[in-house]
Amino acid sequence: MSLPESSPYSADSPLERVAPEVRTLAERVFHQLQSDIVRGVLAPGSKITEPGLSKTYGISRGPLREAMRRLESHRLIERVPHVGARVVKLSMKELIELFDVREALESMAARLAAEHMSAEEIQGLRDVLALHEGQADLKRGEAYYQREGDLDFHYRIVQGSHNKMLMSLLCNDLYYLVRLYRTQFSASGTRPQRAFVEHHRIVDAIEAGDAELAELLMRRHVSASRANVADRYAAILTQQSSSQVE
Amino acid sequence: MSLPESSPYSADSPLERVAPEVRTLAERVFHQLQSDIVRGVLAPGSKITEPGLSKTYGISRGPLREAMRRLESHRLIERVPHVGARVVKLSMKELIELFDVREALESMAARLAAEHMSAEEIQGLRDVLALHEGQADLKRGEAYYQREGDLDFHYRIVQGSHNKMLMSLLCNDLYYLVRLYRTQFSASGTRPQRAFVEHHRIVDAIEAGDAELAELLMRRHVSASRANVADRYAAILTQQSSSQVE
DNA sequence: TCATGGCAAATTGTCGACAATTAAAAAAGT
DNA sequence: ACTTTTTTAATTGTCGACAATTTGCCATGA
Repeated sequence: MSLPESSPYSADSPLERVAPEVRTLAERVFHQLQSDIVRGVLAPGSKITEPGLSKTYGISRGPLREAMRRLESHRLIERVPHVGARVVKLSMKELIELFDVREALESMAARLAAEHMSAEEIQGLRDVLALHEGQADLKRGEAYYQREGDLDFHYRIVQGSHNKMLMSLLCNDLYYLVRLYRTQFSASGTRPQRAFVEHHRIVDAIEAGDAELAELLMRRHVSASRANVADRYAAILTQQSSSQVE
Repeated sequence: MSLPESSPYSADSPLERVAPEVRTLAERVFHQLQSDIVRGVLAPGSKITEPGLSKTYGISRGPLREAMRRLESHRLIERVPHVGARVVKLSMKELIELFDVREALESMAARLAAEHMSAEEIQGLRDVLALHEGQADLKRGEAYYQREGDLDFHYRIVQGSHNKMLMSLLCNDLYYLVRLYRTQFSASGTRPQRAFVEHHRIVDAIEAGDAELAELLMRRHVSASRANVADRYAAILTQQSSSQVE
């Protein structure tokens, strides 16, 4: 009878499948805002005002404030009492800090995954990698990071840790931030291919049940990713300062 | 021109100094509720209703909902749409998961602390330990964990990491949960004394700038703490099931 | 010209009322 | 006596209006 009124979340995107809670208006506008921020529709650092959003999304300020409060706890916006809210804008230092935390948590996730993942889950991981292999754009070294592919891989490993606290921290609190900046600082040069190889090595270690190796490889993998992002960030900074006159 | 976001932190209670933002009603009731949950005034698992709290705290449901949403994001209550909210109640598995995450994050914090802590900060750490040494109850092996003392030590090390993301995760997201269960599963036997010794060793490593050792020792320290809590939890469970008739 | 003070517009914080949904209690049927 | 249906009470979700606070503007003065 009552079909769930429109599920505006395309199931094709692997990240959206975690978020089917469309029971209330506040939930819906939360996911909408989250998507808009991550996709860059709302630019980092831009100020967002309650009456403005209330009008654009066609809802009252009540649910909107609830959505904004959730966005704040997920670190996607920053609020100051009686002043207002603006979309988060990570400095290079903060971005590196984020990767440092990821390194600690994801290496732990890889270790636990090697210990706890079932055969089906490991097969799912293999499928993800096989899917990536078939994508032509990987060879051109462009889009591996720009799609959900990379995060989907990390997602599955975190899920495989079977540690709910870890899953919550990484998938709910940190990955949207990562995703937000992944668009800007996508991998360059030979990094995508190397990342792809590293993914394979990690799965090998997990399949072999070698927890220590999986942890080590994941730590290196995230660390390399951080170095790459740091380089890109620095490059963009110098590029901006050189063309500052314009 | 842009001043860093003012640090109006009253230094009286070591934990409360992070939370004096009493600008709005919602903030105030949030801290009140947080305190009530952590201190056990609101029992774990008990259902909390909006009209009820609205009455007891003498405010309308608007700010209250905002406070509850914040509590939810801090994992202190769990909400189900259209149904209600109840105070979180960690299973033994979840409690162990929490300690596993702590182990990963705090060992990282110790490493960073050994690399970045200033002489003043290290002196502050020493002062904390000296303060603990003077407390008579430590020798009786009772209250070390039950006070803010232990967490204050960990707090300072996390602060010493100079990683804001890490500080936010540990101090805002996880420590209130830890504090909630610390009351129930306080350390027993010789654990307090040993924990005290471990704290000293960690500070020694930090002072020596030995990041690797600091990381290792902190990992062991949290791990030992987890084992202790697990034992206590199991003991309480068997005790409960034996006197189940009553 | 610049600093200082007050003024006004906009934005955020708070409230009470109404609508939608859920859970439990009562009633009916087998 | 038990299950199913209906009703009813309570709780949550949403809304619009009002109060409190901030910020930018403008006038006034040195």
